[in-house]
Amino acid sequence: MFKAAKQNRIFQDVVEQIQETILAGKLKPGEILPSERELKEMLQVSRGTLREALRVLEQKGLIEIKLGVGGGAVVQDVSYNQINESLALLIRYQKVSLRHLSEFRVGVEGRVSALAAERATPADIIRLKSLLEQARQFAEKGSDFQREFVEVDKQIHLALAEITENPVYISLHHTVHDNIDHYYETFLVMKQREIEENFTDLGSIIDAVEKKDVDGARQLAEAHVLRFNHYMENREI
Amino acid sequence: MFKAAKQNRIFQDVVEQIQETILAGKLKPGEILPSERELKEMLQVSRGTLREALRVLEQKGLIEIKLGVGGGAVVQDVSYNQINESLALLIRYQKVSLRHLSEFRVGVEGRVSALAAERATPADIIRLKSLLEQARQFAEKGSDFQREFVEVDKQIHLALAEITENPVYISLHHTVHDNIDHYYETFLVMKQREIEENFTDLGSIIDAVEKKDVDGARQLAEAHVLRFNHYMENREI
DNA sequence: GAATTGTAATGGTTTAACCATTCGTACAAA
DNA sequence: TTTGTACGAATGGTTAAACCATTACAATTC
Repeated sequence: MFKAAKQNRIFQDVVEQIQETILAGKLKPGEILPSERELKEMLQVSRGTLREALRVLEQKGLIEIKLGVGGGAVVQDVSYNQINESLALLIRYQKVSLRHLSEFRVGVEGRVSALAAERATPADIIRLKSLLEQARQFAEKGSDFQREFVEVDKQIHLALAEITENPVYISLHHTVHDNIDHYYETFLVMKQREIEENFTDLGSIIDAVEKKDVDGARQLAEAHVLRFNHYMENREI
Repeated sequence: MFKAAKQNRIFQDVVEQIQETILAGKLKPGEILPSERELKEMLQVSRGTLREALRVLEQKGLIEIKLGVGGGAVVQDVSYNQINESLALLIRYQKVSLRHLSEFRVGVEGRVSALAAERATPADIIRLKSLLEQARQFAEKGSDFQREFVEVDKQIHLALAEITENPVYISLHHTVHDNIDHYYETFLVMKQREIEENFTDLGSIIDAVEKKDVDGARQLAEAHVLRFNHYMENREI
């Protein structure tokens, strides 16, 4: 019901004041806070205390510090970066394994494709087909172009997420890939046949999206990611 | 390809050293770091710089500071808390709306229920049925016990997430609810009939899980959450 | 034995000074 | 006119020493 009542630390009050000012829109991304020496006067705290508050705000991703004349604390646009870092920590702490993350991705991509099938506009379909054409070209060039193929594959999944118009899915796409791509690049070596299978998958998914086949899109996407995961697992020692 | 090469700030080096020590398991949750005055000697930095580093580690959720004799920086177990805070920021920044989060929850609960249907053991089923019995009792007591009913509803969804044995889903359950419950409590007023509908939903889902009806569990769970969301939206002004 | 008091260790805060980086400007050189 | 250089000022980065507030624990008192 209640959160633990903690001791009031001055720097926390400073954090709150500046954070609220930013979130209220009184300070917009790109704008620069007053210098530390000015701020400490305004807030009536020592510079050390103020700097501790700035470290917290920096870690939260709300500001970034620039050095030199005209420098200072620049207000940032919040993004998925902080969530990524938190997730990366969970992985490093071995609370979450690659297998867990991959399994989660299966469900997400399935749902994203289903929503995309519901919502895709003709313009979306054109974009998807253009990306698919790029994928086809890399697939034909053989396994030397695996990296490029996987890159386009990723762009297609991002495009699908964008079609949902739900920022949670878009953020999640970046978060998952920021934390999973390293493994793909290290362990994933696809044979020509596997690349072609993947290309066929992508074509089927986009086909289902175009036909507004919601259930088909979901099932195909799930199978697609599942297959991708299996390539990985077979390579794992 | 490359990340922006930033200036080396001493406190960042300190953060890294301590973080690596923790992540490597050399410092376990509950253990206490040396005092600030000892640490500053060991690391050969000033106390101010060290404290800036501690603020960052604290914000990352890796340590918590305790006051007084025997106090100090206590190593924490990483949890979903930081991800929650990041998501809360995104919501406050209006990058993510309640509608987006609710829609996301539909997909997650659907997938969780499907996985649970695949994996539930007899013991899991017993636990689910016991929770369902609690829900039944609150449902029968009428809308005065809506709060209690919703609480059990939440526990059932958590139980399903735990059955998947995938920590991503378990964390996500907490993250979503930490950020969404406030709205439920503020806006959600259910009629007796709605509570009963919800109870029926839960029974059907658990039924499907018991029968290992993967697809049925998914569809029922999606519909269940969707209905829940509609109660909300109809109350929104 | 229980309550009170004292003490020492710990984090929290302040102050003042100096260093390092950066940007603009003035000025010299080509 | 353009280019390069030197310098000054403003900014964040770091250090040092001191003092305050909180806490655990031991000593003392009743």
